[in-house]
Amino acid sequence: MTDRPTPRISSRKLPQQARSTELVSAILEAAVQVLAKEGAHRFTTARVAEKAGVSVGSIYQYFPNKAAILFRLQSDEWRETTDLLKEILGDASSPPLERLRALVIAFIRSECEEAEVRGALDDAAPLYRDAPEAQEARLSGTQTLLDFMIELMPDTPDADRALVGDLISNTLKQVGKSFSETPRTEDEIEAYAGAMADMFQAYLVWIGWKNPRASDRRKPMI
Amino acid sequence: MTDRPTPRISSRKLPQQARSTELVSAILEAAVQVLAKEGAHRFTTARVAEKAGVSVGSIYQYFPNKAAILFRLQSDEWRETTDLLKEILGDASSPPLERLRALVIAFIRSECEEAEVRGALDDAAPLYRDAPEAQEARLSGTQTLLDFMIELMPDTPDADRALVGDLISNTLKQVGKSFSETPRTEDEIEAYAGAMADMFQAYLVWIGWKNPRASDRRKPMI
DNA sequence: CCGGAACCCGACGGATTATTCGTATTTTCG
DNA sequence: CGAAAATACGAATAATCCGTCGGGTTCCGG
Repeated sequence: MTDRPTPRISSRKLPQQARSTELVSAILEAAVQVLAKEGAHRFTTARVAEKAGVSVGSIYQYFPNKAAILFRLQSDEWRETTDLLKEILGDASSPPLERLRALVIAFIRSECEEAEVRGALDDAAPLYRDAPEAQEARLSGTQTLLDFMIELMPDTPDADRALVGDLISNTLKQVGKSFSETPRTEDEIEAYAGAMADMFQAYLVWIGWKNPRASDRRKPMI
Repeated sequence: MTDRPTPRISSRKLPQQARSTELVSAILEAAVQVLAKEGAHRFTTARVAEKAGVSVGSIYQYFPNKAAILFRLQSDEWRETTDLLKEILGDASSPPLERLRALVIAFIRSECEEAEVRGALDDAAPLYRDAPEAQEARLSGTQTLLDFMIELMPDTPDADRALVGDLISNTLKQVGKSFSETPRTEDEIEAYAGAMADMFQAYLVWIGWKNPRASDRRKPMI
C-alpha cells in the first residue's frame, strides 16, 4: 500500500504564445527520445530539458511535475490507439469477427512500433498510474471494446458479456505489453497476433455466439 | 536501450554459521514487508535493514546489491509457482483439459495471494530483469507448460505447438500480472479464471485437437 | 583457552534528482 | 514607444539513496 500522494498531473498552465506551444512540443519530443534511449530510470527533467534545448525551469511552467510529462505521453498514445480501434470496429462493411481479427493484429502491431518508448513508459507507470486522470483514461480505453461486444453478442446477458469483454480486452492489453518488452520479428508478430485472433474467435463461438455467418468462419491458422 | 550494466545478482557470500542464515531469513522477510507496505519506489536497503533489525552493512555481506534481494524474492516465488504447476499438470488421474483448467485457476489464485508484494515486485522488475539469471529463470518457467503441451497435442508439428504454448503461457502470465495490480473479489477471480480456462479450451479444440474424450468436453461457464 | 575466521555494525562518501525562485528576456497591446 | 504580462532561464536547495570500510564482536577448531 504505497502512501504516495497521488500527484497533480494535469497541465499547470496552458501555453498561449506561439513560442510556448513550440516549447511544449519540444519537451514532449525530447521526452520520447530520452525515454527510448535512456530508459525509464534515467528519465530526468534535466535530461529532457537538455535534449529539448530548453531550461529545466521552463518544463515546470507547463508540467507540474515529472510524472505529468510521462502521463501526457501515455495519454497521447492511448488516444491514438483508441482512435485506431474505433475506426476498425466501426467499419460496418466487414463482418464482426473479421473486425475483431483486424483489431487484434492492428493492436499488436501498434504495440510493437516504438517498442522502446512503450516499454519504458510501462516501466515508469508507477509514477503516474495512481493519478485519477490515469484511472479514467484506462476505463475509457476498455469501453470501446465493450461497446463492440454489444454488437457481437447482442443476446447475451450484460454480466456475461462484460466478463467476456473484460477477458478479451485485458488479454489483449496485457499480452500487448509483453510485445513492447521483448522485441519480435515481423513474422512472429504476424503469427502470434493471428493465433490470438483465433483464440478469441474460438472462444466466442464456443460460448454460444449464435448464427455465425459462413463468411465469418475462417480457417484457423494452424 | 538502457546501458545499465547488468548487475551481479548472485549471492555474494553464502552464510555458514547459524546466525548468518537467520540473518538472511530476516532480511528476506523484512524485504517482503517493506515491499508490501511501502511499495517498490520506497524499497530501500536502509528500510529493509531497519525492519529486519540488522545493519545495512550486513545486507551487503550476503547480497551484492539491492537488486539481488528483489531477484531473490522473485526467484523464490517463481520456484513455488513452477512447483505448483508441475504438480497439477503431472496428476495423470485427471484428463488433460481438466488439468489445464485447474492450472489456470490455481495460477490466477496464486497471483492474487500477496498481491501487494507481487505488484511491487513487478514494479521493481526493471532493476533485476536484465540480469542473465532472470532471463534463465523466465525460460524455465515457460518450459513447464510447453512440456505439457506435448502431452496435450502430440500430433501437432513442433513449431505450431510452440506457438500455441507460448500464446497460452504468455497470456496466463501477463493476465495474471494484472491480477496483482488490481484487487479482485473472490467471485471475480473465480469467474475470470473460469472464463480464461474456457477460452484456452475452446482454442485448443478449435485448432484441431483430436479425439476429445467426452469427459473433457465440459459445459462452458456461460 | 586462544588465535584466526566469520560476522556484524553504522557513520560516511559520493552521487543523483525533483523542484523552486529570483532574475532576465521577449511579446503583446494600448 | 512603454509598461505589463508572458515567458525563459539556471543556479541553488533540500532530500534521498546506494554501497563501502574500518573497527568491534562472536564463533569455532585445535
